[in-house]
Amino acid sequence: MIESASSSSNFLRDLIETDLAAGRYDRVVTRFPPEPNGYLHIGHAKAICANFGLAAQFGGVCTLRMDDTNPTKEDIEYVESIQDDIRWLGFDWGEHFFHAADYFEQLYRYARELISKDLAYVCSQTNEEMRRDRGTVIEAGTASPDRDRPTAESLDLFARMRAGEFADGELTLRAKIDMAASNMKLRDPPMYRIRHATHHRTGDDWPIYPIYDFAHGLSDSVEGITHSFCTLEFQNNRALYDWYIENTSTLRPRPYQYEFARLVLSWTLTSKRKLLQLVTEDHVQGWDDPRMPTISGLRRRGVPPAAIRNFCDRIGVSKTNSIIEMEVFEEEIRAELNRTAPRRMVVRDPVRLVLVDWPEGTVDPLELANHPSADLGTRTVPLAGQVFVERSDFSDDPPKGWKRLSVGVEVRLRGAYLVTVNEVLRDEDGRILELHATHDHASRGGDAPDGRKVRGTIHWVPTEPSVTMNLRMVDRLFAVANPGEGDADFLDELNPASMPITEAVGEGALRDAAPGDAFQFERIGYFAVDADSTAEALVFNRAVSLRDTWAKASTAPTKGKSKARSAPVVAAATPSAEELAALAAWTEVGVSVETARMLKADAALDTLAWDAVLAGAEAKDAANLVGNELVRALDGRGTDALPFGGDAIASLASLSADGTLNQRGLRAVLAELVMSGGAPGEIVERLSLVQLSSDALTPVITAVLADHPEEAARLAGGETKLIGFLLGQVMRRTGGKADPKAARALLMQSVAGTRPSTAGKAGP
RNA sequence: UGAGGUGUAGCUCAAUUGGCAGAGCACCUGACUCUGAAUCAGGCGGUUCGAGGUUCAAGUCCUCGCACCUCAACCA
Repeated sequence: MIESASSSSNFLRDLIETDLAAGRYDRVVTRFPPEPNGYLHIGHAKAICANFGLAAQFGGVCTLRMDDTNPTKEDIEYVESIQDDIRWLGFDWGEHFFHAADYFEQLYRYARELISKDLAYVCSQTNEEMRRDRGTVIEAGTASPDRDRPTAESLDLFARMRAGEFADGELTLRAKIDMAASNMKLRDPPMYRIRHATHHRTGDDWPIYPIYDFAHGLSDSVEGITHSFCTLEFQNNRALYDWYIENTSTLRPRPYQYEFARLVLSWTLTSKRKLLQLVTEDHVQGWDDPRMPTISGLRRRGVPPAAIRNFCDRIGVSKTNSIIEMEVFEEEIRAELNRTAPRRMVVRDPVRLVLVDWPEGTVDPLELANHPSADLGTRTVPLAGQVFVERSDFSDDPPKGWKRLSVGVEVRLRGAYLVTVNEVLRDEDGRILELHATHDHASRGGDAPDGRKVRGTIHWVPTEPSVTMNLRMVDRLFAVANPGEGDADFLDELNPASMPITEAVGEGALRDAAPGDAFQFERIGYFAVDADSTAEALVFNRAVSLRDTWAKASTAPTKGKSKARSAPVVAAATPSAEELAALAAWTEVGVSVETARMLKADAALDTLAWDAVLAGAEAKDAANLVGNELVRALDGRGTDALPFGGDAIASLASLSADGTLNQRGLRAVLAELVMSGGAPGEIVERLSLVQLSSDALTPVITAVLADHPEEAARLAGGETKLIGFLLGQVMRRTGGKADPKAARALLMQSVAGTRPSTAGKAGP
């Protein structure tokens, strides 16, 4: 099992840590639950890395479960490809390979349990009726006429459904929850439907099949899952997940579902439906076409599994819907291949270069390193006076900064000799036929004995021995950054040149390359041997190009900063004269409109604040305390039965006004008040919240200043923002009890005393 | 129009729970180089979605807005 570096942020990891620390679980069990109805793609890789990776990190297990509850879409072909892909990615489920179908009996029992508890019923509505009665997002649904069917009758009907007595669609089993729920998922969702279909695993044993929401959480429970991670679109389904688990006799501790954002990669698609369409309509050559974002496609293209894992680790896991730039993935592929891929030389558009002064009939067996840094050995590239070089590596009229061949310019043939072109042979159209060059025979290996510098190095291939090959220049499948966006048909956005094929000639060592082997073709890119390649007909797929800053510089698109920030400046709704009048009671005594509004919105709060004023508090203090701090302390709790009254608020206000309490102390008291009532004065005593005065603060400030001399100096130098940092340190050290105003004054005073310019004056 | 989510640098994410707004990638510059690659160093880049409020101090707390995503399959 491979553990990823786990450097990026991942809130799921934090979540597990918290659960483990709190003792909610004594081990971690996650699961990866694909539906076997398609091939895994790069988006799944994120989920695989999250589930398997996290389990491994915490010493737990991750199960692999085929979520096969819909026999009409699923197939054994997919089950096998899914396993292959996960294994190839580097993960191992051990003996924990399961199928939701393995739990059909158990799920059936849970369903009966729900019917027995009158929490489910057999419904005879048609598909259309059910849809119509579900209501809309703003209107409640209406109950099925079968909603109150007696338990015994539902039990009987359900048994007969299972026995195969009804036709497809005739009946369903529905959970009895709430037809008026604002969460549409809760409006009596179906649990079982009748499907007389052959299941890839259970054959014809079952004429009824459970639906995702019912099956999923309960399957998690059966497997002892602790953390069930899924994508954001299931957030509304969580209520159902919880409902089924809470209302059945499932294992405890129970699993909980958490959602994260699925991976969206620019320039590609990860919709199963659309990928399937690409395959079935022959827009690509299959699920493992090297242009496909499927795991098998990436594998065929030559992307190493480590690159995918590192990529998933780098992008992290969050709940923000986001689009990852394809460049990030490509960069991760380069990083991995750069480290591991042996180097070879291949020429795509060859021009013969003849060394006219090469000693007749001699062959130099040059040894070239397979990798610039890693120790991957060497291979022999024989040189006999004639080589192929790239046509594009020669220029008659070199631009500024040119580092390649040109008449009279000395250039290095990589790992071989320094050469200078003297003569260019052309046909009548001016096309170059051959380059004639001389070489420095003393520069064998690539360095001149006199140490002269040569700017350019180009790759080459001996004319003999060499091999010809086809290079599939795999590029982006789509021509636009966000295919299928808006009304666009994604098929219209396919890149017509997504995989041009070029012939090339390569060094002889390439003949023995086996399918899957990946190389860096120097100065060109990373290529892997295709699955269909043979020694007679070599085929390479480009896994990724090399970065090319030269090409970038020459085509330099004048890129303007598109500061297209659509910022609709919406002014805060100005209160009407009418509203202002209603608020006047508060605003007249100096309370802000916002706070006044807040109080007016809740009669209990308004009364409480006025009671506090009646009990002697300053109106503004009472309003702020209730309108801001109390609301915060309430944290969504109702204001109906507060265990304290206006007198408590008044007393709190005075405690704050007279300097007994600082803001933090005030909040602590308020929290206590909300929980269990009581008298503020007594709470302050009990929790010892009295803030620290100047005398008690002096030593603390001295210590803080001593511990942070650099920050102190910067503050002395005029960086006033450091006061926040240093004051924060003081607060931390005093457990939040320092009087911030006093502390601030003392801090400024001390710093001023250490200021170099005033040091003389400050002396005793 | 209901419910559930999400808004921090061009992109992806942090920010010790109220205390100096940072990192990686991208981009630019320089160094180095037998791959115009890699590597190394530096730099640019901020209305923390907006407007208010509370506080000594707000990305963080409160209020009101805005934008985007998901949900009305007997799919998952």
